[in-house]
Amino acid sequence: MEYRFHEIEKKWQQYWEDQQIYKVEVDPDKPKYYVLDMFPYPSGAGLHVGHPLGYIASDIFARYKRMEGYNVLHPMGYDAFGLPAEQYAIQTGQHPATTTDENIRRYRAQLSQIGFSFDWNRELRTCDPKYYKWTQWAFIEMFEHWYDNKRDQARPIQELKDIFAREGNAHIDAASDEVSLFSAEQWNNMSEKQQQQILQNYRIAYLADSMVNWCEALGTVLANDEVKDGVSVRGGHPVVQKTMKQWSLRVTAYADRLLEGLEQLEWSESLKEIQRNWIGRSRGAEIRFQVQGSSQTFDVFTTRPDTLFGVTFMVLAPESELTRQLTTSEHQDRVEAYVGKATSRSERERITDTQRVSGEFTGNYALHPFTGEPLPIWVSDYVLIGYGTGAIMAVPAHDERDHEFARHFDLPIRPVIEGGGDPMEKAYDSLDGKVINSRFINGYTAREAIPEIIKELEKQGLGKEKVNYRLRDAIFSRQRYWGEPFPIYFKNGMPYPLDKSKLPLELPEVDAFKPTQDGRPPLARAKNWQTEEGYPLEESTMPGFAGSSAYYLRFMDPHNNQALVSEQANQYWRNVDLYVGGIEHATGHLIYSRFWNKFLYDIGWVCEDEPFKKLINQGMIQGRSNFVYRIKGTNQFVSYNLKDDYDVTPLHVDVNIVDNDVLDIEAFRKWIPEYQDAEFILEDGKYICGVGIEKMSKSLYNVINPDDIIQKYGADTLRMYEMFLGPIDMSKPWDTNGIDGVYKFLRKFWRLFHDRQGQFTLSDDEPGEDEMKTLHKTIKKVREDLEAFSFNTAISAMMIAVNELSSMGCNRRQILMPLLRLLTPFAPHIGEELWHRDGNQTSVVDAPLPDYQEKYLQEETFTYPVAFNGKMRFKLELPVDITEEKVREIVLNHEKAQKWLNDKTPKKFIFVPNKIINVVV
RNA sequence: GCCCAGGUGGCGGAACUGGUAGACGCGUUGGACUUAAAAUCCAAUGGCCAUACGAUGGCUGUGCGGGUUCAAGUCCCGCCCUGGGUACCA
Repeated sequence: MEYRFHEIEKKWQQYWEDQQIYKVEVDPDKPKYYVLDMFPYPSGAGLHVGHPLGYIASDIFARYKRMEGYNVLHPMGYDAFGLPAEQYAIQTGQHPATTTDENIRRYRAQLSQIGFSFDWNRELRTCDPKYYKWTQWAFIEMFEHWYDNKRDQARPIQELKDIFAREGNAHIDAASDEVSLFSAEQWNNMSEKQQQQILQNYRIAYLADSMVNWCEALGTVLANDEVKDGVSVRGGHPVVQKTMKQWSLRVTAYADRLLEGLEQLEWSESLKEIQRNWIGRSRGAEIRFQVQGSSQTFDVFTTRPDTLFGVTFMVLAPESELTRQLTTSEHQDRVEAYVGKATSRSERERITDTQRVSGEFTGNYALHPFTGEPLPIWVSDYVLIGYGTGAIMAVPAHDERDHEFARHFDLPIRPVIEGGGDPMEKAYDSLDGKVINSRFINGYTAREAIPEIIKELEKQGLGKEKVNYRLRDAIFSRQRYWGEPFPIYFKNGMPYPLDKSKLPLELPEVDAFKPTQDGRPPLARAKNWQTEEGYPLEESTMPGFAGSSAYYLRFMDPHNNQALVSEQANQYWRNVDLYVGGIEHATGHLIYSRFWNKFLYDIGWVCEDEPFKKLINQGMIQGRSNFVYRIKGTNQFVSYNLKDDYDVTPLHVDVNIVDNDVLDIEAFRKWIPEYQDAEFILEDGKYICGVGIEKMSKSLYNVINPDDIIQKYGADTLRMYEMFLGPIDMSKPWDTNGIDGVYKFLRKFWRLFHDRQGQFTLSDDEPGEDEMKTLHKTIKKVREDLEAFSFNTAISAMMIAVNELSSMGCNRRQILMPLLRLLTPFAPHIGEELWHRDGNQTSVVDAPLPDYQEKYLQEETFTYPVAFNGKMRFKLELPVDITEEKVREIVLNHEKAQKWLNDKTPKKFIFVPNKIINVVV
């Protein structure tokens, strides 16, 4: 019987489901291993061949760990809230829940065909109220906690209230917004509303006026990671900066821990680097400047306090409150005009326009903290409101941007570090030069001067050491429908959390999914969107990353209605041992879920500080596009190698009607009506298409659907071919042409177990030495490659084994059955079929992975390459335990050596045992 | 601009701590089997050159230019290119 993959795959998928083979439970007798994929957003387009790449890799690893005796948790679910379903709903009126549900069903069907070892009992979707109950729950917890910098931990807000009532806020060191000092007495005399207002400054989930990214086209604000190059990541719509009252999560409180936690993680260096840059920790000083003729002061942040004596002017961000306060009346009109222009520009315009220097003098001066020299205060858009204090001290001699600004407005440039060239020409930013013209820090190098001047600033109360982060708090409100409602109501204008017993607060029905006439979010359309007592509920919903921030915890205990995860389940599964997903989540999901997890850790709900111990980024599968070349102004197409003789337009052609770059002309004529009468100029009777590597996309006609591949070759072939394509973490183009190789391999493998008549036959004869050697070296290699996630080379090794065993005519049970177990993680269907054909009654999924024995790998001889002056000339088989003297004698007297020795005595003889022999002449 | 990856045949990709470059697979060419096709199997396959033919020999070759070494795809220096991150972050 031949290899009938359709039959086999269907049969065993059914068996696995019927027998609940992949169902897992907490089992204290077994070590746990948690393998997780980044769960997909179920889009309307379904899966293409690039999506399962990571799932296949993680599935192979999960199966491998299971065969090694681990209790493996390997779940799958859906990140089901999101913009595409809602945009579609706005266009069609179709409820996003309906389209989402349809898409999920399609995903599930596609995934099921590939033969994953998912425990579908644990399937979850973020839009399910039973799930988002816990998203809302976590939000309330964040609302009810503040961050204590002294303990480096989130603590209940009630504690903070107690402290305020006892001693005011003077001794609190919290991650908070700027709060003025108050005493216990003042606190106790405040109204409820005033107290609530103060507490907002401390809460980890807080409502505040903040500068947000407003996207008009999507009708919502976006977080920093959802904006790139000044446009929204989803949809590419323009984004502007705007001040709005919005919910935020105080991610910055955890900046240091997010940074330091990276050290212990097994993530790729580049991913860690992206997170480090995103967090952007920099150490420097905060320095206080006094405004001339006023008692007012303001702070600036600088990483170069050593250049303090080189300050010649100050610059404020246009959006800064200080700009308004410090502008003198004579300069009011001009500054206002400038600020108006700067702030109305979109982010995109601002970015594309970074070269042009612009600014305005406020008319006011600040005093140098040490010299008392008056320094003009300017306003310019090169200073950002979001970083540091929104104000800088400008040192044009040693900062490129300040230099450009000074040159443009003809402001003085005063060098204080030795070693640069002409200070008028170029800013010199090295830390190695000697400090000059700087009083008490003269003579130090710039690097040494930094702690010295900070010491002095602190002594005189003029400033202090300061660590600054680029990371911003996460804006958590979206003015959209298809997301989690906030469990928040408003009383007297202040937000209060719903009682947890009221959760989940379910998404209400609305008559349309767009904003109201007066610009309020879609939830404002809901009838009775208020509490039982009649207090209005929050109208925004949560962003996409809300639901994905703790889903890995929910998978541990997905049906628990009492808690996000039970203590028992959490203690057992702990955290994710292996996480597989795309690098595009580096600054979003992977920051937020680490933050979320650390918060839950602080409040004692989870037992691990980091959620994802090891992480593998799978590369993108690119599309391999084919092109035809139409001669301009005709309906004539010319084959690839002849196209240069004509004036042609390259056109994408559906890769599904091209085989090995040869166009199926009949299919092409039928493909699009306008090509019906197309004519062709052929080469060798064929039409050869051009090739290009692009991203896989419908519009480029290069999408390969896994369903089609499975239909033609089977799931095992698809799984193996995706892995065989190359290392998992590299991007590579999909080219269906190569798939024959692994398909042939599986058939060849199958044939080893069958005789000529197709009868399953294995022999119990003792295997020969060469057979044992093939088996054991393959086990060794595949095991090493599994650990190293080098699945492409593991597959090559098994191909080599099958080639060798085929030519030996091996059909020994002792060889083939271990080899089968080795193959099973990669190709589980064929594994299960042959396992059962051999008479086993239980699933191969729990069969142990074979071990190799060193004794079969030992060699008695080694074939040495013999090189002369580093060039390999001939090979020589020698015993492995031979001495150098003996080798020397044999080599130098070898007849083939004479030609290279040329009667000369060798200068040097190099012998590296079991590696190489090199003779230097 | 800065930071991080990476550049190896016609293609996807191998090559452990420097030690036979091109494993494995695709494609291509030739052959066997077949009435034929499919399937299967065998052989060749980086480039260039020489040669009497065969299982012959040489030169050259891992983005480019230098260097270290008995030996460099691998290490060092200086460039170029591709991909990703970031974008006035003080």
